[in-house]
Amino acid sequence: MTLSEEDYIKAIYHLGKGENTTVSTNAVAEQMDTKPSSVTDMVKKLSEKGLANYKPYKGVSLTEYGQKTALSIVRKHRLWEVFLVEKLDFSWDEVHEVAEQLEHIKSEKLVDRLDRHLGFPQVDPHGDPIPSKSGTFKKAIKKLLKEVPVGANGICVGVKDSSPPFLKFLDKNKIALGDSILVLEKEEFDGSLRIRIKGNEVHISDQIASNLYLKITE
Amino acid sequence: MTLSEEDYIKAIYHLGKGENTTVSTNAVAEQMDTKPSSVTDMVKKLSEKGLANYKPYKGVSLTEYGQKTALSIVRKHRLWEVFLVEKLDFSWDEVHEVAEQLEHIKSEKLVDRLDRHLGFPQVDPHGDPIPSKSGTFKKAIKKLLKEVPVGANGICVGVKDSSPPFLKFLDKNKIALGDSILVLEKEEFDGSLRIRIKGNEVHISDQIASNLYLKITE
DNA sequence: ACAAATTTTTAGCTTTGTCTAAAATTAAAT
DNA sequence: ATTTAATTTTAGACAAAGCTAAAAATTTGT
Repeated sequence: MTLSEEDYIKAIYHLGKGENTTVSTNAVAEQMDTKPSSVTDMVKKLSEKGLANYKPYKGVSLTEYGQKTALSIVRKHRLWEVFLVEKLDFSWDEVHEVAEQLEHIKSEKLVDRLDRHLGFPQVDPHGDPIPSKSGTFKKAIKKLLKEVPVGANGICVGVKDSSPPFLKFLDKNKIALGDSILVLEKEEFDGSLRIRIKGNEVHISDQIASNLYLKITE
Repeated sequence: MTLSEEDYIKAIYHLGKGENTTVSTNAVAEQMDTKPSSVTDMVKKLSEKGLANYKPYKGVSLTEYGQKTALSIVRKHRLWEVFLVEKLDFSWDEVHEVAEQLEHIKSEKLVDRLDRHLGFPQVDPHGDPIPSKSGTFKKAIKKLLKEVPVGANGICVGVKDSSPPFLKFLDKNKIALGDSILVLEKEEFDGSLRIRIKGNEVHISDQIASNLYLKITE
């Protein structure tokens, strides 16, 4: 499997949002920053190799085998992202480019050992789940902190209100994108929350909880 | 710089044994497991790019720039080898293939952080020195343990006598290839040594010391 | 339903890195 | 020193992956 083939498999996988959806040639071309004619050539090849289902003019989807391949690449990508953040102190927003390269390294032993070295992490620094060796994983969804049930934990991935005062508030309370948050308790009366973040327990008002997105895996 | 170019640079570097020696087209072809005609094509390209000096029929050598490039690749290769052995518990003889892939990952930050994560190691698991970021390093030489001066340390890289009794002896005394050995004291009288290996102090007879190769950096 | 717009494919060309076979150069041998 | 042997280069071809421009199929608008 060439590097380029792997990139196409991944693109088709991501465009199909993990479901086995048929995606258009144009969509793949845009995602890959290449031309539709190049995509046609490549999906023909993937199809011949049994990785994709392709009908001219009808788009492309992954076969079972293609799906497995995609999951293996995603697994590697996300494990390397964890490595970069946890072991090499990269920040969560600078790991993607490097992981994009590392995901192509071919060594099953390396991946297994890396997984173990990292303590078998369930999610990457962006809150996205890491497929198991056999390719299973829980889907992640993005929710307002307010909607996250007590006991669940997730990773802070975005804000609804991006006004300076709100961002400043987050900064002051040391809440940053990429932080892992565990919901400890919900106060029925005013909708405020008690959460654990970076080892500290913090109180969060309903208003804040309504403007912070977490990614959680169910 | 493409992957293939990097491989050629590295081959020329290694054939020249780190010295800036001119090497033959045939030698490069053999090392790279490719054909001489392919080598000719590539060294022309490297020459145009300022990485190599090439005169038809006269062989090829690296320019200053080519040398720096080679050292940067060697540095990455050896740091990854240390990582695989120290952090992922690979054995010293199975790291080469994987490091061969990892050495091509492009990210200066990654290499620097990896170096730090590993505690700025001086040698790889085979006892070969790791070039610094600026490309300097001490040469390694292979010596019989017997010849290693007191106070020096090196890595066990081979045996002179490979008879079963000798190998069995090493095994029993938990001396294995890849082990780091520090020479603590030399007994003038019988030529026996006191060494430190894997945290333990061990006594080694002259006969053993005459049949064990260490790689040391001076 | 049919013309227009959009999407997708085909055909042909380019680059990179490789190969084979033949020609050219250098080295070796008598 | 001249022939033979070995090495190296050139010329021409090929596969992978991409591109452009033109043709074909599909979708859309009325």
